[in-house]
Amino acid sequence: MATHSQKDAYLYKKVITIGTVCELTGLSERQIRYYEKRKLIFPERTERGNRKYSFADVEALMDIANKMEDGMQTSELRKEMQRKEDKRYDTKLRERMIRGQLNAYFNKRD
Amino acid sequence: MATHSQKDAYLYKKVITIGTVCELTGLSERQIRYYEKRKLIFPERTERGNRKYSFADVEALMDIANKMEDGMQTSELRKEMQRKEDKRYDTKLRERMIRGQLNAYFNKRD
DNA sequence: CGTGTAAGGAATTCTGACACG
DNA sequence: CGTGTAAGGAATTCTGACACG
Repeated sequence: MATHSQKDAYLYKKVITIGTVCELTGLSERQIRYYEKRKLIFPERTERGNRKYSFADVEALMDIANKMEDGMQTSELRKEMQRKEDKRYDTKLRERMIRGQLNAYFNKRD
Repeated sequence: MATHSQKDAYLYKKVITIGTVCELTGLSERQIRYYEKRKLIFPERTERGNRKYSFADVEALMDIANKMEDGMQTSELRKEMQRKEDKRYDTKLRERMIRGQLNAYFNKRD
């Protein structure tokens, strides 16, 4: 993942088991697995198949929990996520284009 | 623990099970439990008794592993740790005394 | 739609001990 | 001293399903 810096190393490392995530978030295993099925979180798996979560996942789950309490549905949350991803992609693309323009102007290579 | 700042939150949070620590450090469960008995690391426990480690613990274990490879004994490692703790304490004490002197001079309260 | 639960199996972790050295 | 291992039990996690709504 080239999406985050070195400093965030521990934020994205998937090392937490589902039981601990339950304690951290107050959610049930059932809920956590369901949000995964609805593509709101993406834990990794051990060889055997046990889920492993990152602190970023825990933060995401707390956000999800709040919005679910407010009556939002998983499908809406999914769309919201998708929009944010699209925006991130747009920004990156725009930056790339500007860089390209500059390099062309100055006759450089990237 | 007032020993570390808010930014370190994820570094000191005890959320990792021993199996994951094994993968992260390359050490065996036996070794990790032994270093605990020798007071080199201090995992927390779940209600049931399962050990939980922090990323800081993992870093410490990697350091321990290196020094054990170099032939150092756990007793020496323990002393080394103790010395560092003492030094930290000295520093804090000195800071406190200086602050006290200044406050006295300016007739303030802390 | 979102979540609870009982079911059964497989992997995880724990402790205390024997072993070698 | 530091670490491997077999032993037996208890808790963890997994999946698919029935349930309610």
